[in-house]
Amino acid sequence: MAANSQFAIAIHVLTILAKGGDERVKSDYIAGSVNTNPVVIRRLLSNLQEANIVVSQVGATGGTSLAKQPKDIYLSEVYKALPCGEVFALHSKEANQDCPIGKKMAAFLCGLQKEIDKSIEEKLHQYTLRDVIEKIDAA
Amino acid sequence: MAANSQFAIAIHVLTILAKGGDERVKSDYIAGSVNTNPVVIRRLLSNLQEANIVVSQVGATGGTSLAKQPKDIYLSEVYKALPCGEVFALHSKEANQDCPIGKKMAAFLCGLQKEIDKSIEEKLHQYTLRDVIEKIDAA
DNA sequence: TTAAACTGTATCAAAAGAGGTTACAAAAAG
DNA sequence: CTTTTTGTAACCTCTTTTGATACAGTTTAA
Repeated sequence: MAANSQFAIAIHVLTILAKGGDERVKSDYIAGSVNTNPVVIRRLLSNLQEANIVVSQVGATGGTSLAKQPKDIYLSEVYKALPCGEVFALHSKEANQDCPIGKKMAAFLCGLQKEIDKSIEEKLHQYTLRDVIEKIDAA
Repeated sequence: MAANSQFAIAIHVLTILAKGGDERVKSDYIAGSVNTNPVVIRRLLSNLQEANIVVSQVGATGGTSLAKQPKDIYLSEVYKALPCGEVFALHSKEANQDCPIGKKMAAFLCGLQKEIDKSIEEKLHQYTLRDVIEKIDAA
């Protein structure tokens, strides 16, 4: 599998949009900075738009801009907006149900997975896009 | 096969070993409960052995048992012992270095990745294998 | 009203990772 | 020696992600 880099790209994209202010930035331009195909960017922006993080405009002079201030965009929102997988996957094949341990394992692991996901979200909730920009600028 | 399920399988395997007490459990038996191939299990056990979580013995009458008490095996150790990927991947292609944002993005994302990983480890450090067994038994 | 410039998607090809299998060397026990 | 089992290497396949092409629909402006 190719590892999922959507979150990383999203942060990059949002930083570019923040720098653009109210201007509508084109997917072509963003793709240039991220070094990928415009369609990849538009697919991502589509997810971010559903989550009300960005607003896109079709047509000539179209493009995308932030739906709100950088200080109001939490990285946790971005994380949740994307179809990123879980930290660890459950086993694709179901465990042997004749084994007393196997039988109860899936439920337990699923609960642990949710707990971890929650702690990732809590961590990401500590940062907003503004914090990201400040760190980038300071570097 | 989706994302990496090694952590999930590891928890399952360790639970089986704990139930086995001091007895050496064979990879064939474990594979039966997890419902996978013995080689997959041996590969995993090899990682856990390097981290001093289990001890394997080759030869006839060989097998694997825990290297220490369930109460002394933290899930964080297990997580660190395995080559699980990061929560999100960096972009495979390097960002455009002519773009002032792209230039600084990788370093920032890498730092964020480490922070998240740390908070996952902290979360997992709250549980030991004994806790897992108790939850499984209670279910 | 036509042309140009975009976004939004569908679809397909390519790349990479994970798990499953087979095969076999090395080790221990009897 | 023979049997049993771990440790690995090598290879195949399946799945997911990314990249690429194509095109319909929308908006602006000449």
